[in-house]
Amino acid sequence: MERADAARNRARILEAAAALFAARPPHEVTMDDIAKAAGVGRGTLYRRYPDRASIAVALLDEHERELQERLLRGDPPLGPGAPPAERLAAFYAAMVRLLEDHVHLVLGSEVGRTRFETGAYGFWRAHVRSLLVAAGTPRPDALVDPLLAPLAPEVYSYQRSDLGLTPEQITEALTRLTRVL
Amino acid sequence: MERADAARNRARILEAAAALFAARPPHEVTMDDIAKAAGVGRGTLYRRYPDRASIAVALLDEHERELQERLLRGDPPLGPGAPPAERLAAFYAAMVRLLEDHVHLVLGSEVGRTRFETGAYGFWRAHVRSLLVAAGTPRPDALVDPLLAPLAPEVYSYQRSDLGLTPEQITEALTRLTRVL
DNA sequence: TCTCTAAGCGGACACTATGTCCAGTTAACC
DNA sequence: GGTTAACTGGACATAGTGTCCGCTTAGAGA
Repeated sequence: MERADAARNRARILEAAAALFAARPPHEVTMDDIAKAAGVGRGTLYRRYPDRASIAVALLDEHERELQERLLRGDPPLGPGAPPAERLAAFYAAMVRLLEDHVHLVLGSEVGRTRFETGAYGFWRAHVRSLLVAAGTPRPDALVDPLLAPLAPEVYSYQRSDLGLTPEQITEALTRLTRVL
Repeated sequence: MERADAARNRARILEAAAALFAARPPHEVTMDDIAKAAGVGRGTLYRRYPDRASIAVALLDEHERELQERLLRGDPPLGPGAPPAERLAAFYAAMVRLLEDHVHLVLGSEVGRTRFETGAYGFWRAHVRSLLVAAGTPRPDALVDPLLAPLAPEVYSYQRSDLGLTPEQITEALTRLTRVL
């Protein structure tokens, strides 16, 4: 079990990191910045979090778990009970909301390839795959990742910030993707 | 116009970089490696290419331009003449081939967000958008990037290397995406 | 309350990569 | 052959990473 000072420092680190990630692009936040802002030494920081990504993951964890819970046991159309295409659309809408609220964190935790290595991606993948199977889609395995690709944080932030699209417009477009089921 | 020694060094740099990118993941190739392998100094390297990405772009350029030419003026279904959905499928197939041959270069040139800043992305985007318009798809702007997202090099290499999918399986899945038109 | 010890702490250090700079070199035009 | 502007390459300054280790302290047991 965790010592009191350790717990205090963990909280400080997460709080400081959240503030920094909110203030500027995550790749511009250094481990040193976080340590300084949290008032702890480098060694203390590295003891728990070997890199920026693991801190962002820790910060995201709570929100992602809540959504995962709703996918598994929540009300339809997000949870079980609705037709697969509707559930997929609801999933897209929920992910857009998650991205809207926390893109900076997702960008911090998933840089390029690492996206696929996070536990969360595995969960989203399994969920969408099960929807494809439920819809009777043939050869679902090659279709899952293309359907998840538009949810990459880089794509979302490009559509939002560079193109100026609204979350609603993005959700609507993703809903049209569910036609492939 | 370029001096003879400058041209010789440019050729050396590109050749050396191509070999290094083929041999290991691009982010493990340092500018120093490239300079050493090409037998030139750091200053010479940086004079022309400010970073890894610009070298990879230069190496890719030729292949991408050829595909762009075929999209604009080639035979259908890739070029003009075929129905939009078929042209999109042909585009997907061509991009899969391009990725299959040069993922390592695309991975080198496009890290996360920078993907959207390259000239090539703008071209692919304009092309797919025009197909959506030709198909009479309403509000095409929000749909373009989701349709291009599966072609991100990270997604492709995940499907190929981690999932073990074949280029044919990937192409087939992308073809099914054209149903949204 | 005191002692003991293992967990925790934090800053110094070594290392790696980046990007710049400038004194010397050389191609190419006259 | 002389002149000049472009080119060269390595030294340097900078910045970030990750590790290491002597010191500190929380908290359990006597």
